[in-house]
Amino acid sequence: MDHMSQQGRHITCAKNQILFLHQDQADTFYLVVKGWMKLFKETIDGTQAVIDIMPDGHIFGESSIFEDDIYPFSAEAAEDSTLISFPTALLKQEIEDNPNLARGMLSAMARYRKQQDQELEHRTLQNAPQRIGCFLLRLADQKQEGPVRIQLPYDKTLVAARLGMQPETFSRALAKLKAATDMRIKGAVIELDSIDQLVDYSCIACSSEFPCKDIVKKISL
Amino acid sequence: MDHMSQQGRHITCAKNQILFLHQDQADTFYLVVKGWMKLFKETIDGTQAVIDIMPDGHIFGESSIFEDDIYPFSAEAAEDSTLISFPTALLKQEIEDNPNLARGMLSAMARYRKQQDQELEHRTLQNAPQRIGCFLLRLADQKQEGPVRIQLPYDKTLVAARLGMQPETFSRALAKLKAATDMRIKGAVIELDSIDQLVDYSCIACSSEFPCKDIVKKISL
DNA sequence: GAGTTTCCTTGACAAATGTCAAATAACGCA
DNA sequence: TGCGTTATTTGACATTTGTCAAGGAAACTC
Repeated sequence: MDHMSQQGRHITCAKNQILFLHQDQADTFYLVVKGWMKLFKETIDGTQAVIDIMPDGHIFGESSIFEDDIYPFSAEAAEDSTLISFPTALLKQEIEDNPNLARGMLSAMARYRKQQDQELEHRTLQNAPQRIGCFLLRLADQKQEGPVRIQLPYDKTLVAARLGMQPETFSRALAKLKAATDMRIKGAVIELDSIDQLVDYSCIACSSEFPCKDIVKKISL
Repeated sequence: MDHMSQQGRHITCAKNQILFLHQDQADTFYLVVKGWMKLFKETIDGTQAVIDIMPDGHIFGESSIFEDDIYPFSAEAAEDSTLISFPTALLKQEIEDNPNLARGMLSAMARYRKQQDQELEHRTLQNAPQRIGCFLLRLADQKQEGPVRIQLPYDKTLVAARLGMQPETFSRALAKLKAATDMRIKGAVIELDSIDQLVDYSCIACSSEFPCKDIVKKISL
């Protein structure tokens, strides 16, 4: 880490600015410091599939080094963001030199893989309101008793895309969720007397026990 | 590989036999030699989400070693199958001792991750008939010109589950695909004059160029 | 080859989600 | 504050997928 951080360069990325495109030559990977980066792929007609939305403390674009040095998705700033960029060559070298790093990355990769499996499961088993509930639960402190306040991290339109649904569907599904769990919605803020109702509503269509164990942790600097 | 194969044990698994369950203690991982293993998760009410269906030459259950020694899914034989089981402890040790293996696994993991991303994209962008078309294309020899013969590798019911749809939907979607591409269907065998029509039909809703580059290769013994 | 089981298909209908258009609300900027 | 832009919601409707029930086809057993 120490070694690499010297080679890192700070970058700012304005909202909606595209950092790189799917299939671009990949000689750089990134750490999000502030903001949100949308990773997505799109078809010829412009329809997008959001792969993930990376929060601060997370790395992306590094997986390109294992295959063909080509980015497997496009990246765009969902908010004004700051990043640190690193040359992939450096990471490649470091993985060669430092077996610990390789092992660490293996763990991280395995964790990410589980999360993706979870994602796919949710697409299969949860309907739109349940997926939203699940998304909210993952934002909240899952140990907290009593009243909870959850702030949507980015645009509802983007949350919708992140969950693989249309904005209209999101809007209606959120209303349905609200009716089912007596949550209070004020713009991007959602308040609950307790998360239990949300758990009952969403986690019934999930294979895992409630305190979700697959949440990928941030890299702290 | 040489080192490990001495510790491997042959196992047979009859169709529908469960090899292990989600959350079981994981001290073994497996290589498929013959048949198909269904990896899935299920909710309390028994609804299943198929994560993947592993063909021969592929490994599963190894990812448990990176976290908590617990299987992240259940495994069941989709056909009478033979496997080789290995102690995970051995793999753990080998990863410690052999940086090359760690790097190899990193590549494999990265490849798998891309495939999962692809999977999620397909769920988002492709409808049922297109997903089936895509599934068929991935079974076929993608370089072949002219007539193609594709054999479904397992039950249609299972293919449906693999693609995240109900058997009834699969049946109707396949009929729709047939109508759109003049394929001939005889039970589990599908014949085409050329794959071009299938490509036109399915790949239009995918972000990647046709000869799919993300197909994970088999481990040959 | 008859009976049994499992798989697959089809019909009728319900529910979920997407699409298009319009109205409303929220936000940023001059 | 007022204007223009963007985000969100809502209505009406189309399409897709799921559900339930039944029938037909294929495979397996004896």
